[in-house]
Amino acid sequence: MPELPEVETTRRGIAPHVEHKRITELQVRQPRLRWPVPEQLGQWIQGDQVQSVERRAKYLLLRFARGTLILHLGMSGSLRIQPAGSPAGKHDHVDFILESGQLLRLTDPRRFGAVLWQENGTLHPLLASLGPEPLDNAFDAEYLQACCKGRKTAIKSLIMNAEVVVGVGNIYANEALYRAGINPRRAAGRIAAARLASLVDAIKVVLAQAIEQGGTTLKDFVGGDGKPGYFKQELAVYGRAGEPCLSCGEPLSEVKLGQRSTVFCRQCQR
DNA sequence: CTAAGGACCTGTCGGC
DNA sequence: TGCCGACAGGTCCTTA
Repeated sequence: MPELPEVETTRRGIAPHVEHKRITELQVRQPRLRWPVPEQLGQWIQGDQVQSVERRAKYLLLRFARGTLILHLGMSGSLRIQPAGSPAGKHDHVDFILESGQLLRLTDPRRFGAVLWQENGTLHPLLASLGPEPLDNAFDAEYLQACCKGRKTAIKSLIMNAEVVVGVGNIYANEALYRAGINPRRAAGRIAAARLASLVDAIKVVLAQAIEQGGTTLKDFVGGDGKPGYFKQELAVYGRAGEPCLSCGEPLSEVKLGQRSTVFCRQCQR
């Protein structure tokens, strides 16, 4: 589920149910996620109020008086608000029971997600070397040009590197490169400045649009019925290998790049 | 330092 | 129907 738009959608969905609410109890059924859930987490947050729900990159940050709860959804994670006492399924690993009579439940079949803690006054290593937010003004043409200078790595790998810019996952990397007319395998250092500028624009447009559409998915997602998916979204290339390019009609090509499926149009992307 | 590959884990889907 | 391999929205860590 979680590319940045889904994480932001999740944030918006849970925030009204969680902010300014006290955590009365923590239930960890499966502590073995990407990293172990800290054993003392319950002591640190029980009885304390969530002050705010923020997002940095694909991390959700729940601010408490003494520190920050860091949540990551990995490849298959989701967060839902449910009535307290709802029976837990096989992959419902962690419950945050709220004073409101609801609970915030982390479900994650593949367990690539994470539940971590950052004490006030410290910076968690995972958050230490993140690049700018893609929708932030700090992510602009000049910045991306500087990142690309002298780099031989494929442009797609570069924009998926969180030290360069956060939140660009496989789907939207494919989509943004298509929009910008850039071949995903092109060496980052060998792309003209003007084309990198349009790539910056494409990334912003694609993500902003997806966040807007995520709003539609939101109710299902958080409400707990429907599977979150991209069925509502207009993806030009992702998942369309072999189908005609929407612009020129040429069948879209697929290659592996850094183990990730990469779909593009040989005609339109150079 | 950069770049590429493996690793983590489960579920699903297509082919035989 | 059953089994097996390939693949899936992420990203850290190791290796070259």
